[in-house]
Amino acid sequence: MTRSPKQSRLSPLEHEVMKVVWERVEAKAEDVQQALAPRKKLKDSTVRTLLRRLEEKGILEHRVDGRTFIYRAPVEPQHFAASAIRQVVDQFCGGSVGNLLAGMVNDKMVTARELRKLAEKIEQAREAQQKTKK
Amino acid sequence: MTRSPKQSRLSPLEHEVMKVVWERVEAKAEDVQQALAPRKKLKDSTVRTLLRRLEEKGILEHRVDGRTFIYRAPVEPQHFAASAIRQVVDQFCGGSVGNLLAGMVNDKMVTARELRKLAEKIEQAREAQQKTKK
DNA sequence: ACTTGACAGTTACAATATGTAACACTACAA
DNA sequence: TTGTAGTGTTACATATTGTAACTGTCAAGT
Repeated sequence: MTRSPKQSRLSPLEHEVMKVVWERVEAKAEDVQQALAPRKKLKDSTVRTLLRRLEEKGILEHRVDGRTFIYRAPVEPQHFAASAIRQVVDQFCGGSVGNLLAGMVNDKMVTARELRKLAEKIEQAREAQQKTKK
Repeated sequence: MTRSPKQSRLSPLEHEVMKVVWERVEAKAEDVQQALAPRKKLKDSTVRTLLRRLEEKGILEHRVDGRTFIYRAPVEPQHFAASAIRQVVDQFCGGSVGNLLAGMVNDKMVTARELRKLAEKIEQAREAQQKTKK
């Protein structure tokens, strides 16, 4: 079973950090600091605290290279997103993915047509994958 | 344009309250208190504070009946959910709804097949609606 | 071997956000 | 006119977040 994050409520700043890590797959404190630098000037100690907290929450993990910590996210952003979505669905849509989708269409996040197209594409991709795998 | 909530980060307890209001469309403090009672014993003043805060955040609004405040959520839960989803999509899926859906399938929230079915159903519903409206 | 710099660990602290509620005020009903 | 139901105001402890200084350690250069 794919491990899912326990504590998925990230604070805004934590989000920023995660985005950096995800986008470059692996990152050390300095990378994060620099990536954030344009918008937020943070001391390295600050960044490392953030990183550590994220790791405590199980959202990041690190390996050691020499004496540098290299962080990476054990869960893909999509997976992470999905788990966030699940919460939303449970909490607002009576657990029904259908309701959610309907809501999204209502809200003009996607048109009904696009949605169907996407769904079809995904289904096809799945099927192809199945074949290969078997 | 449909109004969307500014501050969509609800605390767990606030969620509970919202669920009550949504599920019964309109609710006064006492209703909420009673609905929550089985799990959480809260003083009425506590509940009213919650309600007021929610209103400050623009997630609830009230009308007055006699001297009782009747709260209701100006936005449907689905709409609210959609806006939460939008955030998730932006933050984790590079703004792509497709990525999100793929992630959901990956995560087994829905099978690809179900997803397509749902999408089709929604599209059909839309079309029917269009016709009626015009 | 000694000094330094780079990096991690520990600890701190202010600002918010949350959960929880007492207390004060007001208008209606008896 | 006095309870009382219902609101408004204010408070406060805890948890979360943003931010960082300080401390320790090891490896590299001299």
